[in-house]
Amino acid sequence: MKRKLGLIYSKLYNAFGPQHWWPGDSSFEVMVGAILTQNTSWLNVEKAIRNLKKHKVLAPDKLSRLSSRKTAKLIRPAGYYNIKTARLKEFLNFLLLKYRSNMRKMAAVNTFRLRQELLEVKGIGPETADSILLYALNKPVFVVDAYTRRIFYRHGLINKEADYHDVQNLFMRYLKRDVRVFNEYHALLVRLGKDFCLKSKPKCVICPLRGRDYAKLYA
DNA sequence: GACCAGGCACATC
DNA sequence: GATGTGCATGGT
Repeated sequence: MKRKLGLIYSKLYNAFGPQHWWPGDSSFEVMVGAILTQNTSWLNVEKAIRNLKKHKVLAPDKLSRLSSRKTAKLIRPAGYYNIKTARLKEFLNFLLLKYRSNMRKMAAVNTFRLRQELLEVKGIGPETADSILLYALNKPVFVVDAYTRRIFYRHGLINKEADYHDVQNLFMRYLKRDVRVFNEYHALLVRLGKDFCLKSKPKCVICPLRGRDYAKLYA
């Protein structure tokens, strides 16, 4: 399995190149993006983040002071704007109370403990927590998402029942705990996942299937 | 006009 | 513990 994971990584990297994740100018921006992108296309999240920047409220203290109504209005393009406003507020509250909104202080905490803390915040589940740990705080944690599961299941590498942590353990057990690799690997899987729908793609990047057989794999 | 997107919490059985 | 449902916009 270790060899297989390495091989898939090489194939993805050779096919797509570096993905430069996570796009964002600050740790805080990445954290906000992680919450906003829940079940939402990144394109819509970008619009929401642009709004926050335009109104100069993309900072913990500013966003904390912004009313829910106003916050919801700004993040509207990202969808689920009421629920995400509440989730942002919960997260900001956590940031302020536990770390005085100091990212460095946060990054200094033991990864496992920090993960537990994040999961206790209402609105932050495993993927959002791990995205924050890996992409905002550079912690060696592998992020699993719907694409990862779908790709690995369809290539027969995991079974249908495998849950988030089963899949995460697979990567964490067999890969070197390297932030750069974890970062790139997940980004590449998302990239491949997005290619699913492109019927024009003649062949799979990570397996020998082509043409109709390839289309069937992703049907 | 249907279908989907880088989830999560909560209700119900 | 498993399964279903609400949340909402914008692109294809």
